[in-house]
Amino acid sequence: MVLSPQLLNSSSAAWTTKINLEIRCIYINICIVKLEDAIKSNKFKSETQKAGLNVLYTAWWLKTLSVKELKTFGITHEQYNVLRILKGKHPELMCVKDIASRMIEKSSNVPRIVDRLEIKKFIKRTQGEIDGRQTVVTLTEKGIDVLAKATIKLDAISEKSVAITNEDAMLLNTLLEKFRTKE
Amino acid sequence: MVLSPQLLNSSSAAWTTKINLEIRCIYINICIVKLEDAIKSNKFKSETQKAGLNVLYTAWWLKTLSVKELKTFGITHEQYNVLRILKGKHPELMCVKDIASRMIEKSSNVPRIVDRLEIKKFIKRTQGEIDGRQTVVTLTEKGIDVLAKATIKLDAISEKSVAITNEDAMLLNTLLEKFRTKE
DNA sequence: TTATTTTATATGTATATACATCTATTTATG
DNA sequence: CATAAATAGATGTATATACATATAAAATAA
Repeated sequence: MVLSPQLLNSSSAAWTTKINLEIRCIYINICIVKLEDAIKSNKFKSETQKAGLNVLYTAWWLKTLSVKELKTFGITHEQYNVLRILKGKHPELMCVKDIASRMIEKSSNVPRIVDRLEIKKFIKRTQGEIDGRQTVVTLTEKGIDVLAKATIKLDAISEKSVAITNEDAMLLNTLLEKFRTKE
Repeated sequence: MVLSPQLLNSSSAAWTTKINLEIRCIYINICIVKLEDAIKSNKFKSETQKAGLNVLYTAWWLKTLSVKELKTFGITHEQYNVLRILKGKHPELMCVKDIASRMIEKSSNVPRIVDRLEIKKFIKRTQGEIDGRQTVVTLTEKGIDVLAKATIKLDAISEKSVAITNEDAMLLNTLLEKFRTKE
């Protein structure tokens, strides 16, 4: 829409509506801020209920940011998490259970995530020597490489998109822990 | 494990270890508090990075609580969300796109969630009269009923499990909005 | 030592996410 | 009006979640 002199001098109601829509559009493109706007609702039972929805929405928002980046590396969010966990112990071997206990989403099906990482040659998997029930996993050079590159990209995205200060982040961490704690 | 007098009088290292494990177990059952314990990691690049992981973990924790409850009603978390959204406009009809725009997870595949709700007779679906492309949806009596019962149960769970005060919840909401906003 | 129980992992199923593509309408344009 | 473009939703695919069940190895008990 072009703001021609004729249009700017006009005073019709239709014109006003058009301008408002335009402003709203710019606002959405820069940053969706309010939960109310994100889920088109402002009827919350309590601040606590709203906080719950806000946590869920923020998690989705954050996950979506990284999913888009990781796609360029051919890995999913969960596959990235497993690579990151393996890196923490590298070059030590880790068993599947150990990886699972470090996952953010505890219900993740680690054996199958490991399946896919093995197909892409990002990890190597062997049967445990000490405990024959275990499957032990370690990063390959290719895995270390893709993890490093993806991590640089994700850090940049986080730097660009997450605007919170260090003090606010500390406070947020405290509040999230309070949120999860009864008594 | 029974704390017999003999055991209490014992001073072996093995005994000490056993008691520690027991205490740890009780602690986990009551409340997993710290992110460091939940994901067995305390190496964070920054408070902001930790906050990101903390948001993701808290969202998983919260979702898991409700998923367990909703299972007793035969619905999933996402199906519940669609029912809740429909309730907000009831008895008005809502089209699929309208529902999608109110979902917390924007990448939800609403047509397929609606499929499953229709099979269970919780919603009724018809083709739009004004716009033939639209599929319009409304709650059935059965849907209203299951939503009401599930909501009561979820509110009780939230009351029991989420310990944050009203003031802290308000602050948390502000911080999450800050987290999502770049300038 | 053998049988039982537990543990580590794999596998199966229903549903969801994330996204691409297809189809039927509707709206816009020549 | 006819054709092109846009829109709403359906459908397909790979991967994930959430959970149940199966299998094999290890630990424990009888």
